[in-house]
Amino acid sequence: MSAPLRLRPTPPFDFAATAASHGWVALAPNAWDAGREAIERVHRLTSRVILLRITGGPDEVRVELPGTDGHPGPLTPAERREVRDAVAHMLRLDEDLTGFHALCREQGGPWAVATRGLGRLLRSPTLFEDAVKTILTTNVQWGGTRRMVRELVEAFGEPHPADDELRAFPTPEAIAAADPEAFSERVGLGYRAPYVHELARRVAAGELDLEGLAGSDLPTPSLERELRGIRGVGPYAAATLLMLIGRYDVLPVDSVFRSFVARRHFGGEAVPDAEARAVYEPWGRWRYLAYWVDLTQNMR
DNA sequence: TTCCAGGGGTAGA
DNA sequence: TCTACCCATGGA
Repeated sequence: MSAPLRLRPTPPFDFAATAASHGWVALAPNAWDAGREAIERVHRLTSRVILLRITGGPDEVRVELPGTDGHPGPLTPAERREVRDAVAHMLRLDEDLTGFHALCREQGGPWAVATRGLGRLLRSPTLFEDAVKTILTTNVQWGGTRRMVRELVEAFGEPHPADDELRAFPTPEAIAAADPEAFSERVGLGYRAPYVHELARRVAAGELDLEGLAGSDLPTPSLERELRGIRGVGPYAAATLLMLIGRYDVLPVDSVFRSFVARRHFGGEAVPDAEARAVYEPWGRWRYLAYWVDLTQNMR
């Protein structure tokens, strides 16, 4: 096993809370190793597929590369940089949530918990992976999302050189290489299959620069418009993708949001979406994080 | 068997 | 902009 990589998060940081933040850790090719309290991920570098084991505490994140039958050999300096960049992106190590935590401190009470490092919601190394996964959360229960992502990874992900069972998240090219009908037959995505295939095709063809979008400084409404241009991405999915990009001003109004807000803030009575949204209006650009902290602290 | 999920596309107003 | 209606799939 190569020497572990060590990364320094911007405090406050809570590794376990970040890993468990919104279910993404349970979607292939990620997995939670409860015994080690580690995120395991089959990860595709530019040149090869490796296995990552990510652990962490308040001051440090460690990335180990568990060996499998001699793989991986030592990483090149460029590969070590790739790993660091990917993990830092996934855990949002550099993200500045000072403004959000200041508001939580002001609110006090149960919100004060968040100042200990809540708000870093786990994401994927690429917006392509996050966009596919987000489309696969729509109009389906969580178990269905997990199944669909797993099938996609098993069918189209590049295998680890020493273990065919370990597969990385598929590249846009790998998905686009299958014709749409064959793609639909190989993975049970239902009516979402054409959306995922078209997204992969556009990204592979260079028609859609998703990663550029993720790093752009466009105002949120423009960014939202661009995301809504992806077939399969509606209001909920766009809000989710904005969150994954690091924009928290738009709320993901879905069945979870509606039932939670009704239960927590309206005594269980269903209310119009506008009224439900208004609950988090005071949080301004931090609405999404406020909703998510409220939800995760009051799941019951 | 029926219902519906971490909704979205489309047509028609 | 808003409203019906349809959409594949599998778990509850």
